Amino acid sequence: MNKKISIVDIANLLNISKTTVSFILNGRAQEKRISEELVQKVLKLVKEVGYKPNSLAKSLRTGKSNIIGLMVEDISNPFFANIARLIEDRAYEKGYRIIYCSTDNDTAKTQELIGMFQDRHVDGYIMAPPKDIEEDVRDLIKSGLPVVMFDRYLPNVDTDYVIVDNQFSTYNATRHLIEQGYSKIAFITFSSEQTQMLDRMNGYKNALKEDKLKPYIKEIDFNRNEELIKEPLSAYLKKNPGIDAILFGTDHIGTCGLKVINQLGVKVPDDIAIVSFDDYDVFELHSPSVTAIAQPIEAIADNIISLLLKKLESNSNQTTQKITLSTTLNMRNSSQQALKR
Amino acid sequence: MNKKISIVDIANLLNISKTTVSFILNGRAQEKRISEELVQKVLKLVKEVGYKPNSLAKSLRTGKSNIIGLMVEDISNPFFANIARLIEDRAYEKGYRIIYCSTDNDTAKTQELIGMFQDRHVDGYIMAPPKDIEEDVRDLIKSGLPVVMFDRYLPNVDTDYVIVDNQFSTYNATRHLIEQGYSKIAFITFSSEQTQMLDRMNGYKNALKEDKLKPYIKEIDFNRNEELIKEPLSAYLKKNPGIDAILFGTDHIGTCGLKVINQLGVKVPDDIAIVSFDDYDVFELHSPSVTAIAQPIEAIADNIISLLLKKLESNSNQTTQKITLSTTLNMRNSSQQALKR
DNA sequence: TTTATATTGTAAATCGGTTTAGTATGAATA
DNA sequence: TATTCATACTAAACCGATTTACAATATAAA
Repeated sequence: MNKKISIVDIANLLNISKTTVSFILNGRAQEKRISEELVQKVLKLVKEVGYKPNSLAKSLRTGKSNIIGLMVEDISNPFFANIARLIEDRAYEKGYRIIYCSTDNDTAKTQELIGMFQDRHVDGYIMAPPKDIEEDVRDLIKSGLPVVMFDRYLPNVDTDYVIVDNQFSTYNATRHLIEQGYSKIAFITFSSEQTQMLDRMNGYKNALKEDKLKPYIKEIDFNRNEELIKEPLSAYLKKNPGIDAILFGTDHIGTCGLKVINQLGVKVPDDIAIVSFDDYDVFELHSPSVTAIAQPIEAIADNIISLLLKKLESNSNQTTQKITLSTTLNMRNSSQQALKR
Repeated sequence: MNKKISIVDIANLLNISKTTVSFILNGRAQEKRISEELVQKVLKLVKEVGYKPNSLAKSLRTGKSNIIGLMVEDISNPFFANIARLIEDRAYEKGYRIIYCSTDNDTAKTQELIGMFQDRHVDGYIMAPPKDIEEDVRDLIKSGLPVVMFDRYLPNVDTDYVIVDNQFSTYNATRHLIEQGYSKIAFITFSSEQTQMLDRMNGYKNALKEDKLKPYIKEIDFNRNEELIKEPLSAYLKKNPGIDAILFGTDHIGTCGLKVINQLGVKVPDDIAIVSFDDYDVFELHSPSVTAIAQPIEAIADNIISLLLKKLESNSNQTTQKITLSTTLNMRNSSQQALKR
């Protein structure tokens, strides 16, 4: 329970002013013409006693915290967990720390979280924004804080963001299914107004339009209780037995979909072909392995953190950068065998 | 860019002292005999202008931060991501915030992270400790900070912890395999001195001993590069073709193992039976579905946060509590069909 | 008429740093 | 000799709260 040593203790031990110690520790010794001799003496003592500045006090005075606030939709979702992990690593190297939070796509919760982050004086924000958060984000930007979005963006707010080419991804996946001979292709997804979901929907529709195929769209409300996802999904498939292929809008609905399909005893890909957005072990290991649209997670994380660090390090208000990365369609058995056996 | 309003501003606006405002906002008005009239006036103004106390200043003065530091092995691992999520939710309800970090089981990194948490004045610690961290944890406890461990513990440090009954879990799973008629049962796991891994190993060995079966143990060094896990695993299986069942020590090595088995073209469960520790979608959806030892994630998270909150709220140094929860063996096809066809 | 006792509040110290505005000293210049 | 300048360092204000110790006034008791 020994009290922590403070900058005053250091100063007293050497019979100098704490100002001097502060200058030395902040690398301003030369600028402030502190003699090399004293600098060494201070540094030596600091190392010896293991003094570490209290960052609360520092932040209080400087207004900087070296903390980045990261708001994902749900940290237990592998996509977000992986991105978060990569961002954490990169930020750590640069001396920044991360506070994560899950928004659950809940606007009110997100507003509260932004409040908490402001409170903690985070230096920058990384977020996968929920809907109706435009005003709050604009306020952040107005107050000079860098904000980088990912996974989706707010069309009416001018910020940096990193997304993937959602529209082309689903277009491409749907065309792939069409070329394999499937014609009653369903798009099953969570109901959402978010840009990434709208784009995925458009890609699907556009691909069908080229061949004048009829769309089969099922939107399901998100719920953390899996049963409430599987139920309507199952009902939809039962009601539309003609469907011969499904494109799932996200990994989560994809895994739920697989469970339902297994329960119903439908055979993949003989009875039905499957493609899912996002690619994880589940899809690779499933038998038959599931064709999936893989997002370039490392590249996404790298770009996010680079954008943010650039803004943090040059406090100038540069123009915003909007980065769109491409995905990879990992073709596997679930959509490969031709229909006509 | 309007400057944030401070307690002094509030005081000035009402021509009173900031002391009074502070007392009112901290619910000490009665104790300090502030008139009900003034209390209402202050609360009204505070609400009107949306004043929020600067928590850095507050923490600096009080030494409390209302933040809990959570150190997991790897936030991108579903077990830890799920636990983290549940803890975050519970803590949030109680007014606490969480800072997570991944230790990678790296002692030096963990020490640094502890330093950063101390620096941020976190009020309590939740951790899945790496090895050789005993001294640092003892220091934390000595300085009066509550520490709760989970997933594993440090035998030589007296702290609260929440774990599962690892030894019985693998014992039980192995007995299950033996009862199904398998006799050359391998235990494939990460090499580790951590308690949970040692216990899992013991459970396996004890189960074999009862029938005097020969153990087949393969320990693989952890690496974030999956190929470096799959390679030795594959080599081991090729070198020991007699193995008719495998118990995997963790979910991660389990999924790697499934990939290898698929690559090698081995049939499950005809050629080989599979059981894995931890249960996730991958195992349920795999064909054939994989028998797995499921940890009670919600109960683990609930117990962790309850223990910590109890310590935080009563600053007395009660005796420590060590909680061991039981797992469930979810039996599925991969280990169900009898050997002798 | 004093003296105690509530009542209602406040001034100033404090937490641990950073930053601004100087000070003291000796050497160089006018 | 008086003035400037560079050198080496520091006192005090400040960030925004909490907390301790006390002040001013009115009322009740002695």
